[in-house]
Amino acid sequence: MTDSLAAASLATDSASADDATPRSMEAIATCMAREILAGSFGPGDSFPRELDLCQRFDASRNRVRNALAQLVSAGLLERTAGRGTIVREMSEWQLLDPLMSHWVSSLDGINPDLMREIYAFRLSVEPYVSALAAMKANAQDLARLERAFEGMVNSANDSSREAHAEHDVAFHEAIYHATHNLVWTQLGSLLRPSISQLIHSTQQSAQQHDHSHHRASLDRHRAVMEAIRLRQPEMARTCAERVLETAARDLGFSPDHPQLGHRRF
Amino acid sequence: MTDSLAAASLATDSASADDATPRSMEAIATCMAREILAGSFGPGDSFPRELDLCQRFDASRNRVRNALAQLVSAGLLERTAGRGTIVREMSEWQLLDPLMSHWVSSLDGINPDLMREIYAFRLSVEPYVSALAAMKANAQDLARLERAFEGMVNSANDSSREAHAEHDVAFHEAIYHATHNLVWTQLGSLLRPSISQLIHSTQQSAQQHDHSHHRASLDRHRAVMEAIRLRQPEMARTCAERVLETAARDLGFSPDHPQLGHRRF
DNA sequence: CTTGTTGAAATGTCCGACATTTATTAATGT
DNA sequence: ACATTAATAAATGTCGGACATTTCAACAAG
Repeated sequence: MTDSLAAASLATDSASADDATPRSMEAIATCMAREILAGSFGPGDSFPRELDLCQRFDASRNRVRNALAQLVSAGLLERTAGRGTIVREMSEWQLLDPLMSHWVSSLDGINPDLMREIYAFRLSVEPYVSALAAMKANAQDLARLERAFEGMVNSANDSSREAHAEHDVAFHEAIYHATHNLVWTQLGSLLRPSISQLIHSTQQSAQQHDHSHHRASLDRHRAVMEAIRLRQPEMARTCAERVLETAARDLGFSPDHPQLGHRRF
Repeated sequence: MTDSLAAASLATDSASADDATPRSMEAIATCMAREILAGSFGPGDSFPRELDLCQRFDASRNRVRNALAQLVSAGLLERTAGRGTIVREMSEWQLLDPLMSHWVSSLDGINPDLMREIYAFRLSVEPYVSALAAMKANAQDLARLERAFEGMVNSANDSSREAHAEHDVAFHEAIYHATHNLVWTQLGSLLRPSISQLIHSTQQSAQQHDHSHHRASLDRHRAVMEAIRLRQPEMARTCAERVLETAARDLGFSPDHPQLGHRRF
């Protein structure tokens, strides 16, 4: 795959009408990261040169270089003096880098393969984390869970999807937090954008206006919360599996991941 | 905690005799990261100014700024124009950032609290990953595991600790890889330095010259490998727990983490 | 055919100046 | 005397240009 099409979209000096040329360094980095995450470049493709990017974003070389440095630290790009900048293959992308996590959030046309990998990871990890939470959660953790859940219930009556998604994300993050381990908690924060995106995708799926379907979703979340409250790890695990599986079914990509979730061991 | 002592060690313009002043940008970043990871700064303490660091490392402001940018992206520092640079509290540190992972590897006097958190995470995650591996591993994965294990066995006869540690790390990494999920694999890579450090710490612990103890360790590793080969997730889980628990006991910080590992659910 | 040289092109580095934000201090008005 | 405002200092952020270094390709000499 040559860089022709990608270069065409990145190197064009005519700013697109809807999206003014990004000004801040972060905005430039996000813009470039999008191009790569969306799959505009193949592995090994050469990335536009610094000076071209300066022209494209109307920014100084310093800004562009700082932005590029972020993509490098996330494993998206590889730069070597004299040769230039090339796009690394997906297996080298640091999916757990906070930057990457941030970029994924602001992108809908994300690479499907990438999304599957992240989802498969969640599918395997979240039930287990729920079980851990059932063993470790204290009253404060339960309060946080309950607050998030109440938010979901209340925003269900209103038709405000945004608020509902917000509380849904908070609910999942609270589970990770309840493990009382720094690394698990941070993993939850890192996964937050992809959780958010999955929720939004699910919302856009057809059945959202189906009230019974929505109430069933709430019930599943409540079941997880109750299991954690009652210190029943296995129950929490099973209920969390159910939440995730349903979300997956709404999106259509569940059946080809039979690896886990169902078997008890 | 004031920054007096920390500033004293970082701002001193007399380079220490054993460690020549770092030249490359990465070396400067590593040096500064060490100071923070070792606990020389308290949360909220102010970090030396750019110009002071330039003098300390005999580097241009550009180099220092790039190095500082790395610490910022890892969550160690927070910089705001006009106010200066301050050290963030440990809960904000991005433990899963590849940079952080790299810094941890080159540091022995690491903050004990931090090491406990990371170890507790491994203690909870690695048995589960082993179970996943037992479900997903193919012949190639088994070959990699076997190669690493053979390396451990062979280097056991020689008294070459270094080679043994190398293969031990490879063994653990192969387990993560065998899940056939990008995120799990990357998590394994990220944990690699802390795994390596734990192994080295264990080796320095007294019983290393005890041959029977050493052979028992090999047997535990072999048991994990066999369980994965025979597609027995629960067995793999149990055996992996045993490996980790033993390592922990050798180091002395096992008993106060009763949260997981023992309970079956 | 191999080897060495030259040159272009890209990224890496340094420097100096200025912009911007923030906190402190001084000045001023009521 | 106190509160508000203005000036100042100090830190990080940004810019532009020059130069250094690395890499690759073309080319000439042996």
